[in-house]
Amino acid sequence: MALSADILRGYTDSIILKQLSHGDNYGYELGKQIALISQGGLEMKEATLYTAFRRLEAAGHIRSYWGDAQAGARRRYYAITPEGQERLQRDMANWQETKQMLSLLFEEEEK
Amino acid sequence: MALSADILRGYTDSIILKQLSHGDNYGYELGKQIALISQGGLEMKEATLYTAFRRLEAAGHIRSYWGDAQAGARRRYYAITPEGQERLQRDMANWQETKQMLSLLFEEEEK
DNA sequence: TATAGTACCTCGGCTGTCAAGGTATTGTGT
DNA sequence: ACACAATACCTTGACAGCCGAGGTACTATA
Repeated sequence: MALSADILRGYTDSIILKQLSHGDNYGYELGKQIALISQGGLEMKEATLYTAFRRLEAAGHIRSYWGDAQAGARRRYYAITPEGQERLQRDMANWQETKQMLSLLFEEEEK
Repeated sequence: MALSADILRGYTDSIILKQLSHGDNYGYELGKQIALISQGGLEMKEATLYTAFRRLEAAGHIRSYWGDAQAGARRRYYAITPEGQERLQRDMANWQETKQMLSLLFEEEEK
C-alpha cells in the first residue's frame, strides 16, 4: 500500500545509514533495496534519497566515491563513517523510545 | 529526554484524535495530558497544537465549542467527529504497518 | 531506431514544527 | 495594593524535509 515516507520524516537518514552498515552501496541500488526489504511498503523517492545523501555527507556520517565502471552508467558509492555508526546507534535507541511513547499515546489500552 | 516532535510528524493529528476519543478536552489541558501520558517524552508545543486543531477542524475530524466558564479564562473545547473516529482507526492501523516496516529496515537482525 | 532501463542530479512548491511574540483573566505572595 | 506566576487562548515567520517534475548520459533490446 506504499506508505508515504513523510510519515517517517526524520528516519530517512537512519534507514540509509542502516543499509550502508551492511556495506557500501550506490543510490539507485539502495533505493531498490529499501523497497525490496520493506516489501514495497516504502518507496523512497530519488529526490528524497539524494537530498539525504547530501545532508549525511555534509554531516560527516557518510562519504562517497566514484566506482570505476568501464561499462554502464557511472555509479557514486556511499560508505558509512565511524561518526555515522555512532549516529546510527543513537537513532536505533531513539526509535525504541519513540515506539514505546507512541504505544502509550496512541494504541488501544486494556479495559 | 524529550524527543523532538518532528520525528513524529504526521502523527501529531493522530495523537490528538486519540486523546479526544476519551472525551472532549481543551487545548491547554490536552497539551499537559500528552506530556503526562508520555512521561514527559513528548512536549507538544502550543503553536504545533493550535495549528493541528485548525487543520483537524478544517478537515471535519474535530469540532469545537466555547465552554461556559463563569470563572477562569475561557476555554475552547474540542470534540472528535465520526469522521475523526474513522481517521483514527485508519491511523492506528497505519501505525502498526509503519512500525513493522521500520523494524524490517532499521532494527538489528539476527546473526 | 526507438524505447526502456540504468544511474546520476537540481529546482521549487508544499507542509508541519516551533521560537517568538501577543492578549486577557485569575490566583498567590509580600 | 502590587507584582508575579499560572491559566488559556492565539498568530506570524523562519526553517527543514519530502517529492513531483524536470533534466543529463549511457546501454541494452526489440
